Amino acid sequence: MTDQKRYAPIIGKLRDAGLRPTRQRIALAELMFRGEDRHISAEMLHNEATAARVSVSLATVYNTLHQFTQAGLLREIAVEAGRSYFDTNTSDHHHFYFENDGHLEDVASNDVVVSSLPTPPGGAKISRVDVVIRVRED
Amino acid sequence: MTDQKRYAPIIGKLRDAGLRPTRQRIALAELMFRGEDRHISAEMLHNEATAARVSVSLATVYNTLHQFTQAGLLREIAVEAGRSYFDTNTSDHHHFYFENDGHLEDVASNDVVVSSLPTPPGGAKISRVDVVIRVRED
DNA sequence: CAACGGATTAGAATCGTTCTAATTTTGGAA
DNA sequence: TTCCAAAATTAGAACGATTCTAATCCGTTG
Repeated sequence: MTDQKRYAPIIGKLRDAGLRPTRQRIALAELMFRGEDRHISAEMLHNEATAARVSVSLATVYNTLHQFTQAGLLREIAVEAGRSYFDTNTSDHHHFYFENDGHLEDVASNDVVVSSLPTPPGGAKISRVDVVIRVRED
Repeated sequence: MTDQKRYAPIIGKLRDAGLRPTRQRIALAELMFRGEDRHISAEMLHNEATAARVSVSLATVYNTLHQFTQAGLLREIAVEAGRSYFDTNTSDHHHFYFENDGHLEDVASNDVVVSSLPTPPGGAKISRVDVVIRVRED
């Protein structure tokens, strides 16, 4: 199988988003989207790339995470000030946040039900509803 | 009215938390808790103190916000990576987050109903559930 | 295959926050 | 009151995450 074909799905998504399928973006996409859904920080991804002998600068990791987020391939999650996480699962779902070690886990999508949402003030439009269940393990 | 009496309620709360009622803590508490509920960052509070001719260092503002949070007088909110907000309303409620300008507003407490919460994995205990309704004004 | 513009990069810069070590203030004991 | 130990404050340095800069590189299109 050629690389052309092997990476065809992600290359298509990049093109759709107006992003050139560069060596770095393809490698980072491979690392993030293979296997199951993940919650990853810039530093974590950069370390993984290094471990996989993919040479990418930290600046490019940041650029790529933001571009993928804008393209709808990732979703940014804010649970603690000072560090951003990116979720490879962009479908509508919520999170457990483990206060002890700061890691995130998905909540099975039907296990949280938000009934009755308020109307935003001043004619604002809801763009997303985030539910974070903060938990502690003792 | 003497200052003793004027500041009696906040002084009592500080003492309950094992915090000495210093000039700085009393002044910051005055600024934060007078008027209605607020969502304030360290920098905002420091600017307000300066504007009110209260001399407090930024380090003390940070210390005070964290101590008040631990004492249950404030609640920390994480909505955007890189900046912490502190909510003077510690009762159970949720927030609108205005993506345009980054400000927060309370949701009337009964306007969001989270029915059916999941059981956390691994015997973890829920410490809090945060709902953030992200909105955009166009 | 030339060349235009987008992408990557190292390193500097910036931002919010925390730390450090010295000084000041507080509250209680004598 | 005065004194002391502990707590609190402070300026400034340090820090970690992120963004910026401006030079170089590489993809795409013609």
